[in-house]
Amino acid sequence: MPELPEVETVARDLDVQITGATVTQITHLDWPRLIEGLDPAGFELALTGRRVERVWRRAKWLLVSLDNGNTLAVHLRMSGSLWVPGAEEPRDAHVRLELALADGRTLRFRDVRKFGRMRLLDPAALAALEASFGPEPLAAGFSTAWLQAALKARTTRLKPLLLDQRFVAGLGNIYVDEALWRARLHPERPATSLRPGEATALHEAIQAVLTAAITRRGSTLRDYRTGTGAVGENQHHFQAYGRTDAPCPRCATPIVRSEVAQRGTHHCPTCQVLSPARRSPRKRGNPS
DNA sequence: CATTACCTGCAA
DNA sequence: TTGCAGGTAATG
Repeated sequence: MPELPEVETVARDLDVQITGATVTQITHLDWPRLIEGLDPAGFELALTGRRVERVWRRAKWLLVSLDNGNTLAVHLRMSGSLWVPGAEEPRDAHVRLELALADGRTLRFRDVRKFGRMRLLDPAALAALEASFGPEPLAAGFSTAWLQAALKARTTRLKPLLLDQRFVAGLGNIYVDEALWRARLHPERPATSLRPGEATALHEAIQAVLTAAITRRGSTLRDYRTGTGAVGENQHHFQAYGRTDAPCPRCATPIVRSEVAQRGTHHCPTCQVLSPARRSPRKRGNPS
C-alpha cells in the first residue's frame, strides 16, 4: 500500500517523534519472519541501547539511522504501518512488533498481511540498497531532460516502467495511474513513443501528484496510517485510481478498469488514448 | 514478459 | 466461494 507519499509522511512524522529516543527492548513479536538476516534475539541485541539519529526515506524504504552508524530499514509492503501509539492505544491482533523506547513510549509495527520486512543495514549495505533504485522523483536528479532521455532508452509500456523501482523510485499502483491520467497518457503507451511534450507532461504529472499526496498525508485505502496513527486524506482526491465507471473529472467519460502488467489499472479512454492523433500533415481541414 | 508466491480480510 | 487489494522477489 504505502507508496512514496505514504512512506514520506511516516518518515517525517517519526523523524520528529523518535529522533533522540533510545530503543530498550522488543516488547512484542508475533511474526518473527518479518526480521530479515538476524534471529529475534540478535535483532534485539543489535537495537538495544541504540539512539535514533533521524528517520528518512529512500524509494519505499523507511530508514531509521542509529547512533552506531547502522540503519534499521523497514518496508511496509502492502499493509504495514509504523507509528508511535498514544499511551493507552490498545494493541490489536495485527501488531507484529513493538519496540520499547527509554522514555516509556513504543514504536509499533502493524501489518495485516505480513508482507512487511525489517532489516539492519551497515553502511555498505545501506549504500547498496540506495544504489539499487532509480532517481527520487522529487529530487533534482529527476529532471525533465533526464526523463525524456530515459524514456527513449526503454521499450516497455509506461505502466510497468513507472512501477519499476530501478527506473524511478517510489511510484506504485495508485500514483502511476494518477500521474498517467494527469499527463493524459495511456498506460500501455510504449515509453519510446512519447513526444517531448508528452515526456514533459509526465514529469510534471509525477511531481504534482506526489507532492499533493504528501501534502494530504498520503492515501488511506484501508490499513495505511501516518506516523502519528492518523489516516491520510489523499484518497478523497483520486482522479482515476479506483474510480471505475465514475466520470472522468476532465471529460465525464466513464473511467475504465483494465489489467496492465498484472496490476489493476484505471484510465480515461477519451483523455488517455493509446495512439495519439498525429499532427495531421495538412494544416487545416479534418477528414470527416 | 508472465506466473506464482508470500498473507489476510473484505466485498461481490 | 471467488476475486481482489497499496509490493516485491523468485522462477519459466
